[in-house]
Amino acid sequence: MPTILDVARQAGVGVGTVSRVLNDSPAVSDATRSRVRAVIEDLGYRPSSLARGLSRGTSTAIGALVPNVTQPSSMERLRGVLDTLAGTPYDLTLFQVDRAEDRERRLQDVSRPDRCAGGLLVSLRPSAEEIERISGDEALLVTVDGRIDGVPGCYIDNQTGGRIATEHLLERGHRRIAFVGDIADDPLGFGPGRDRLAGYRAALHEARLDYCGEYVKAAPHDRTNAIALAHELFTLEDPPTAIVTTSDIQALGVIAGVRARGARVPEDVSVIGFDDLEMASHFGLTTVRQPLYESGALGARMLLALLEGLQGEEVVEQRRLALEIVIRETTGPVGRSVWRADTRTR
Amino acid sequence: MPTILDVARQAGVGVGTVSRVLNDSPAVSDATRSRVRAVIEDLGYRPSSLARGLSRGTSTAIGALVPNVTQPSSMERLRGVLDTLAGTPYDLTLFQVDRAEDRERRLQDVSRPDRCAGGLLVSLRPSAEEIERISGDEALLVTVDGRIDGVPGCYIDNQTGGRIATEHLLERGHRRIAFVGDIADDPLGFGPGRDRLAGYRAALHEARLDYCGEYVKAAPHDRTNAIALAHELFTLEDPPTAIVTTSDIQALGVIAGVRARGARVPEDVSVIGFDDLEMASHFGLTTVRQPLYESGALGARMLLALLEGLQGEEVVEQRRLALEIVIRETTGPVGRSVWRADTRTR
DNA sequence: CTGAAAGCGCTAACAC
DNA sequence: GTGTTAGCGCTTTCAG
Repeated sequence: MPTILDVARQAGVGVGTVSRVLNDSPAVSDATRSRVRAVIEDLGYRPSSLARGLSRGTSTAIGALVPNVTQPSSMERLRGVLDTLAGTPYDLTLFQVDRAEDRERRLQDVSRPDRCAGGLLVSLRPSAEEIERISGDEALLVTVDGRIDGVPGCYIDNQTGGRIATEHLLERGHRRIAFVGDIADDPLGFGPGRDRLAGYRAALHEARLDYCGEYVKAAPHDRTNAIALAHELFTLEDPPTAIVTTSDIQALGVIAGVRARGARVPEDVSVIGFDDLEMASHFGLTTVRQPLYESGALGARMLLALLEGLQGEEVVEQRRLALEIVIRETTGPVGRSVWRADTRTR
Repeated sequence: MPTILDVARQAGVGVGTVSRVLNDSPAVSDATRSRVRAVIEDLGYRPSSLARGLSRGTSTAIGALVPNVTQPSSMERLRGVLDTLAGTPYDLTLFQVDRAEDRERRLQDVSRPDRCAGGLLVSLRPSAEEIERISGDEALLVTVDGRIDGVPGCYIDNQTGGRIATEHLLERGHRRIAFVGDIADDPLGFGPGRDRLAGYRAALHEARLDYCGEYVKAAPHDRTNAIALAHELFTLEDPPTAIVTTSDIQALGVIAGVRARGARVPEDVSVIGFDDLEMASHFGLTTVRQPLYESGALGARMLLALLEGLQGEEVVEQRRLALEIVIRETTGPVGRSVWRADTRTR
């Protein structure tokens, strides 16, 4: 592999000049520049990112900390990141953060300039203190789907999300509305699920409906669990006529559970999802859409801006992304619930 | 951030000694070793991967070239890679290879020691010549789901896969068996779809059945397209009673298409998938299982071995992973096809 | 505008 | 066993 020295020699200039050409320094005559360029082309020279990194003091990688890499919603976000990074000199390094132990170490990794030029915190919400402690404040971090004090990034208003979903059901006359959430949320109880639950409660409250603990279920995010929760809900004295869920995956599971009991969706039970994954449209699922791909793309752009802005500036911006309800075929007006009595005989 | 020099000074030794401790060289006295370790711990020192890389001449990243990052099967493979890499000093860098133009550039990237220590070619099958031309032979490459001359890795026998699926249907008495494939395969017509089609044809041939071109459809891999193909198949003079597909996603799409026409699965039409994604079990889909997660894990282990083996050795092993049919509820014996006449009146 | 030279932090060869 | 030193390939002063 040719080095910068080879290029310099061949072009009859010093390495400094080649470096300037490489970095688009204006302080090079056009003649020299094109001569050097020709040699670069000729030799097929590409600067060593390792050497460049060491010299500049920072890696050329952008690290993404992602929990549940396997989840479709995360992937969709990553796709946004990948597409945005495609034209830049940055590579995407993936850090899986499945267990709590990983988090601190990965946060360290991503904060070290020799490992990553910057980091994307995807659907992760460490406390501002934790970040301060682990990353110091020189690390360039941006959240994707998360809001952390002092950290720029984008997020959604999960409480509003829960509210939108619930209100949609309320408007269709439902009064017995259940909530199926995700227990895998932050051990501390922070997390999207908690906020969406709050939105659900707020909506109920405004509709002058009592909050009923029995209507609120949660389990690790997974179709199978969702099916089980649906069954639980329908062994209640007064089963719900509508169900708010925390994700499309859950919603689809709940629907499967409902149907397994012989009930129809939406005639007997309405179900609403969250995310609007591609599959949601295929299944005609009513859901609260959040901009997944866009969140990744935006986060990457913000980080890029920070990186360009040479270590900082005060572009510490937190942007809220809009939520939007997508009404399809799994929600409808509350029915006569003929079904209810039937299932109870079971 | 402390450097190796800080550690050396504080421990009262030379940098060489610290380096030896760092790299577990046996040529260090226990006393010195523990003293150095203590200082390292004390200072919270972590070697710069950039400096180490430059000095050693190779990056600490492993690059994965992945087409369709967004596809569940790819993600499942990556999860295997990620889990395997978790305990090692290697990071995973993701390269998206969606368009053909990307491929050459990404192959170059991953072959440069300053970018990646090694590369994983996921579901990609460049020719041996292309690899030779672009990567030279010093690059450490391993395939995951692919078979390339001279490149170690793991693969599945797609032809057998197509055959297994078809024979399963044949055994259940089906004679009019269609094939729904993926057109997004390699422009050159190499790719899993082609091989599976060959397996399908071979199975038909052995059963002394004529191959019928009308029964073979293909479209870009996507649920919507699969639905459309299903409709195409059922506007034929003699619609099939069973359908072999190239993936679970397609199979589910085909099933949706079939049901949309008022036919039942498996009573009227049997459908078989490929992959055995998590969702397959949820939908009771009969499918040909391929070890997705394992392929990634194995590929990563092979690459790691190559990396350990200090640049090479002749461990150029290609391992075939076993396929297995998973029989669930979307395939059954050929029926009386009551439905056939019905739909035709449509 | 351009060349020379001093690092960036680490590894590895070479002495002692 | 351990210290010293010469790179690894690039960026960035500092002269000129």
